[in-house]
Amino acid sequence: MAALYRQIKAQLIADIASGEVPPGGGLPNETELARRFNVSIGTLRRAVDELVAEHILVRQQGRGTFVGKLDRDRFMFQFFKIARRDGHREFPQVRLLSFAKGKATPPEAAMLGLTGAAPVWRIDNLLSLQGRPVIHDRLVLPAALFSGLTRERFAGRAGTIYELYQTEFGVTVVDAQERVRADAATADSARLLGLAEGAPVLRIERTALTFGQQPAEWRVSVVDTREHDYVSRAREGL
Amino acid sequence: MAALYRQIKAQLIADIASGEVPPGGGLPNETELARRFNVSIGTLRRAVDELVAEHILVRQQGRGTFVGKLDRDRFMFQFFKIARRDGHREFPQVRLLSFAKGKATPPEAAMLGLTGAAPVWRIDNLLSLQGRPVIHDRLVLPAALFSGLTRERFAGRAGTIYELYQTEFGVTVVDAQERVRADAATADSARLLGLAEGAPVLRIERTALTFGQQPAEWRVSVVDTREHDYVSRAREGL
DNA sequence: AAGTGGTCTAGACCACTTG
DNA sequence: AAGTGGTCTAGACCACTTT
Repeated sequence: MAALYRQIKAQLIADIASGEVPPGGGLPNETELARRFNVSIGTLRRAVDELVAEHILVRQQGRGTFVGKLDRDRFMFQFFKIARRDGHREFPQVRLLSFAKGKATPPEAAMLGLTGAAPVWRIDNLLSLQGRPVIHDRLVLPAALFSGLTRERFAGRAGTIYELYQTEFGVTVVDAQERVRADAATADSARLLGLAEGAPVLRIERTALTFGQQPAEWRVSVVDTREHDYVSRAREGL
Repeated sequence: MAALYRQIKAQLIADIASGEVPPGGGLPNETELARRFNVSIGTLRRAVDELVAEHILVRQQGRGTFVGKLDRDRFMFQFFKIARRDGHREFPQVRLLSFAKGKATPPEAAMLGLTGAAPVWRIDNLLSLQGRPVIHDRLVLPAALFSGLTRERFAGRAGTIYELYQTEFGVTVVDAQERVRADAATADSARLLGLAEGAPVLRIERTALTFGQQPAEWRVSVVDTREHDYVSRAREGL
């Protein structure tokens, strides 16, 4: 028998995932929510506490509780881990290199939890920091989650890529697993990043997850780490 | 005016840092602690909740609350991020290569927050997974925090290195910042790891922190990522 | 002034571990 | 059976934001 506050939390997640409460939108106040769920305000708060810790909800004293938007600030804070050697961090400038539909290769299907050769979008981007290309990204998206995606909609997005997923397709990225290793630059990456072929580069494979641990994006980033680092912290939240 | 539960938390941290409550040792029960601090049990629990979230305390229902030991399980969970490509994780076998005292170089002093050429210990280890060397570690410790350290005490430790810091010197590592980049293997590292000189390797610089964000160790790890990855998660705790 | 989240209280009862 | 932490209640009052 699951704890009450876990059930409340699950219901809140369901309401967000279904789009009933839109990103950026406000929830009813806590007294009202507690009444609606028929629990004490302490129990309601405990459910919301966990969602705030997971950055899914954001509380603002005196204003209300809101669904966290995947805007630049949050993307930089939670998902973008590249920083200049001296610690400087900035939002990257993104240039679209290619956009195509295809069938998932076996490794792609494995990383995205797809069966067989399911349709996927493949998108290549070149990310620049201070005007110089530093990261070469290859995104692979399950087409089933992003039906109606076009090159124009992707390139014409207003905010971050994850914000596009969230507001246009109802796909909210809540977590990501990353595997990092050193690799020798391929001819392609070397050309894009201004490196010699075979030069050491960082290779990051990220699986972005939406609610229920469902994979929503598989991303391979090749990073020129001559001037930049991948930064991580043992204790992230809190 | 800080919140009450924050004050309780600070007091609990002080009691742990001073060694009044030893690692692995149990705290008084919650009713007793609440009485002692003159707060309600809810407030006391909130302070403990945060310390549990930070892995400093561990609760066991029906048994009590204990100071978290930096044993193998916790080290693997919180600080050791290298895993085999297939996901397999194991505790590394550590071989001591060298152990020496010296004066901090400027970069070392900067990373450890030391002034001038303060005395430091420098320790080199070779870490093996499944019997094959994979990681070359250089540890730099402020000698002021580890007075009485000897090669014998270091090499003769029973558990993990962080457990030695904790139980023998009262230095509890609670967090770490890591910067990761790709680099070309030096002649030394290449020889130790069985690589060609100049082969791409992962270079991890870790500053381990004790209470109050004080640096306790600076560690540079050179990793052969032909068969292994550095694994990270966007949402670590919870 | 009204409405929101933030802190704190003083209990009750449940779930789990140990003797 | 006794002792521990885990959940839940039904309030009170404080701090902050907006009108």
